[in-house]
Amino acid sequence: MPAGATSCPPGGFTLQWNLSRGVTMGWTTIKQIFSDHEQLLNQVLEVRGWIRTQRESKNFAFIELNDGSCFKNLQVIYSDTLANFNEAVKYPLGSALKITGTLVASPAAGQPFELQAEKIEVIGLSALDYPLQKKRHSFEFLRTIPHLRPRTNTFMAVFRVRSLLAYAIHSFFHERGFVYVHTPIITGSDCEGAGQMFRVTTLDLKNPPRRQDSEIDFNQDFFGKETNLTVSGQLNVEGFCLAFNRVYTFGPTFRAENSNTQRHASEFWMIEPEIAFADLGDNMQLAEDMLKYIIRFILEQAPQEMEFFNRFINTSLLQRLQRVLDAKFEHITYTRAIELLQKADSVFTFPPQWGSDLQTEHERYLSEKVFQKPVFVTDYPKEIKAFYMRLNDDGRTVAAMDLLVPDVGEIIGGSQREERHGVLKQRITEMGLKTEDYEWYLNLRKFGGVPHAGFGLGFERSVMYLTGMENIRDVIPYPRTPKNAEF
RNA sequence: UCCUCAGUAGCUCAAUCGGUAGAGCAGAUGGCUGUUAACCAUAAGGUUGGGGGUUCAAGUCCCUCCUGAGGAGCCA
Repeated sequence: MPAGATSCPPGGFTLQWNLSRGVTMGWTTIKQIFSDHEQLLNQVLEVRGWIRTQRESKNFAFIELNDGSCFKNLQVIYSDTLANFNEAVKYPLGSALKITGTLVASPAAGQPFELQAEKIEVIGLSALDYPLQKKRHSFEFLRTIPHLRPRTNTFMAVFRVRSLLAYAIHSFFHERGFVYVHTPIITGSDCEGAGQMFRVTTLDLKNPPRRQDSEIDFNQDFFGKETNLTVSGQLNVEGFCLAFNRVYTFGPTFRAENSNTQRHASEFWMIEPEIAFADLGDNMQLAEDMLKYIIRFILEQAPQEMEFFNRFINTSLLQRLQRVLDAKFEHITYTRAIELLQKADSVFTFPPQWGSDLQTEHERYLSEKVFQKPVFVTDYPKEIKAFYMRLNDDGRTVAAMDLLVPDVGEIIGGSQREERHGVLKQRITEMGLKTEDYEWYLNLRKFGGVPHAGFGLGFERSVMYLTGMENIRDVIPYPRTPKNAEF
């Protein structure tokens, strides 16, 4: 739960941090004022930040200043005894100021203390057509100004949580001995599985070199072959898993699918852990531990932001997250899930049927109606899953798992990998793929292969789940979606 | 990519059956001694997304394109 109203918890920078780097910056952060206001009371301080809002009367005025160090604003009061009072009341919203004044107890309700300004200097004036106003803006409008929206409460909270969440993920894995592997962004193989890829080329698109048969001659391209942006680091990281035992990737991923939904972006980040000497059960335990760890981490490190989300974005957010922390995640096989869905009272647009993939409406029913908490669905028919997933003894299902969470849907997808050389080779052929494209991958089974497993976690979907934000475009600084790569 | 809805002042929205395009906020000017999205007053602010059509008359009806949102598929 959030600390008292006067604290500004971890997540911003501090003067101590500056001093430890041998830099005396000479001004005080708002974060520090909120945490040390009792000692700082009646002292003269300098602050630097941007005007969030300003209210003026005839002889005095208030500025709410935000310096990015913490979620809260500092109320600054100044009177017409200031030499530049008449100019100051006209400084537009968004202007950057350097203010010197005394920290005093506030006589009015709403804030325990305020800065009594003695000097207000402009560092950078804002123009009169500053798009952000003293009112609520729609997310759609703010998406048109992604370079300015981090100056709003919601987006300042979102992107601080996003930053902390990345830290939480590294922290979780490093505490458990995982090695962080940077798999390539540019990939030379198109064997990473389904998903349209973005071509990477230096060829002249207006006049590409042709072979005898008039096909484009990629031998003359930069890498001497066709290359694309990666859609997953999994296959690559498996090699490192069989050396380091516990590894993970965390980096950008690119999908050229023409997806227009709240949950899809063309460029997004993915976390892919891979563990050796492990089966599907170990894999699911890791996923559950990780999800709970990052929730706990964010609740502790960003209480003000989380309180804000709970008030203005989704009023059941904190309750929902607390329930996840308290719950033991549910486990259910695909076959059982189909049975449950077929017996359900709800009428589905697509009747559930063994052999077909679960529809969004089915997933929502399971996580939101039946269990009302995260649920792992396991052991899918082999035909609807990737070739590298381990074939179960029944010969018709594979050791796959999807984690479905209420409101967001599929947040994690993973599997135990097929470690048996012969079975894997046969699966590649069955799926209509060419074994020669997977020689190096098959080699991992030839040279000391062991049972191993892993999963992929959509980073943005995690941010959405933790903040209650409903559109992926609002948790990415500069989102890329079909027909949108501005800025 | 498919389905549905939407696009009117800088922003958020209104405009009845097709009949002179309005309000709040922001911005401007003036007022106000403790404000919290401050408040009060005044003036200003428009090629109704682009193009074409029907009509005496189109923000409104038709066609088309563009853009956005929601849903579906694909997935993370």
